[in-house]
Amino acid sequence: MDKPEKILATALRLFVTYGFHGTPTSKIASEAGVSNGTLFHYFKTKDDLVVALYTSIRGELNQFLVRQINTASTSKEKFRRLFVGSVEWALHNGDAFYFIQQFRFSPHLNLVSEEESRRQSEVHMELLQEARNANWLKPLPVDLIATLTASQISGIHQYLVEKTVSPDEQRKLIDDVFELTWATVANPELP
Amino acid sequence: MDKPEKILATALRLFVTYGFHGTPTSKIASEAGVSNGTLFHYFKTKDDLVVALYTSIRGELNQFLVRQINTASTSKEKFRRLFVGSVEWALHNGDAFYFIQQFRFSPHLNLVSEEESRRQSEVHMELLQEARNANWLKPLPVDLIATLTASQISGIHQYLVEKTVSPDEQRKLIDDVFELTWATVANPELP
DNA sequence: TACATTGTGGAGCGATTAGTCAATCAGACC
DNA sequence: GGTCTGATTGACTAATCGCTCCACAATGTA
Repeated sequence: MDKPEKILATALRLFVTYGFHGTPTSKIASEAGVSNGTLFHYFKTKDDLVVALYTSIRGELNQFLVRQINTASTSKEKFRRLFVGSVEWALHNGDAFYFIQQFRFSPHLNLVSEEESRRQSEVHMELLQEARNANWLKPLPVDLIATLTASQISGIHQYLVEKTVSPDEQRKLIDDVFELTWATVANPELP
Repeated sequence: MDKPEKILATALRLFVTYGFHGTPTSKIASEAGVSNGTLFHYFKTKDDLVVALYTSIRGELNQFLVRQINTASTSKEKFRRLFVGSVEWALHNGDAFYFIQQFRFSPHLNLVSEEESRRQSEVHMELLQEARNANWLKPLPVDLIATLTASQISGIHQYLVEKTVSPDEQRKLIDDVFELTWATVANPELP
C-alpha cells in the first residue's frame, strides 16, 4: 500500500469518526505513518484530499457494480445485480458508504467537477436508459427512477445496520425490497 | 424575533453554506447582530448550539406534520398527508431539510439523547403502528416501512430541487410517487 | 431608592490548525 | 563517483477559533 493510498485510507477512518473539520491533517499524517509535509506533497490542500477520497471511493464502487452487472443478461437481472450489489457493497464498506452520504451533504460537493459527477452516475444511467427505451420501465422520468432507486438502496441499508439481522434474513430482506422496488418502477404491461 | 431565535436562524443559514466547523461562532454572532458573549450566554458550547438547532427544526417539522395528519380521517389519507406534507415542507424549508440530512451524517448525531430521538419519530411510528395493527400494511417490519418511506420522501424531494419543475407538475409528481409508495407498503388484500 | 437577577458587549487568552520551507535522503542515470 | 530529481521530514508560523471574563446595562422586586 503506497503512501497516498495509506493517507486516503486513514483519512476515511478519521473522517467518519470525527467529521471533516474535526480531524486535523496532522492526525491523518501521523496515523498514516507519514510526516505532515508528505501529506501536503501528495494533496495540495485539505479540500483536495477530501475530494480525492470521494472520487476514489466512487470509483471503487462503480468498478464493483460494473463487474456485478456484467454477470447478468436480462434487464431485470442487471437491475437486480445493481441493487443487491449496492446494498452488499455498502454493508461491507460501511465507512466508505457513510462517507459518501456525509460528503453529499457538505459544501465539498461543489468542488467535484461536473464531468466527474457525470462519470459517477454513468453506469446507473446507461442501464436505466436502456431499460426505459425497451419499455421495461414505467413512463416516468429516468432521473426520477434513478433517484428513487438510490433512495431505496440507502433506505434498506440504513435499516440493516440499525437493526441486527442474521445474514440469511438480510439476504431475504434485500431481495424483498428489490422486488418491491422493481414493482414500483417496472412497466406492469410487460413481463 | 428574540436573540436565541435569531442566533439559531443565522446559524442555520451559515451551516448549510459552510458546514458546522466551517462557520465560526464569531461569524454567527456578528451576522445575527449579537456579540460573541451573548451567543455563549444562551448556548453553553458550539455543539450545544448545533444540537439545539437540530431539535428545534425537528420540532417545527413534527408540529407541522401533526397538523397535516389531523385534517385526515382514514389511514391512507393520513399517510398521504404525512408524505405530501413532508415533501412540501422540505421544499419550503430547503435549508432546514438540508441541515437535517447534514446533521444525521455527522458525529453530532450522537449528542442527541435517546429520549429526544424517540420523540422525534413518534408521529410516524404511531401512525404506522396503527395502520399495521389494522392490517392495512404488508407484513413487513414497521421500522423497515418507516425507513423506506422516509427514503422515498427525500428521494422525490431531491429530484424536485435538482430539476426545475413547474408547481403543477410538482404536485402531480409528488402524488404519483406517493401512490407508488403506498402500493409498495400497503396490503393489497384490503382496500 | 436599594438591591438582585439577568442580559449584553467585546477584549483577550490559550490552544489548535492548515500550510510552508529549508534541509536531508534515496535512487536513477551517466 | 557525481549529479539530478522527486520523496520525505518536522520545526515553524500566521491565522483562527472556541470560549472566558468582567464591566456594565436593563429589568424586575421590595
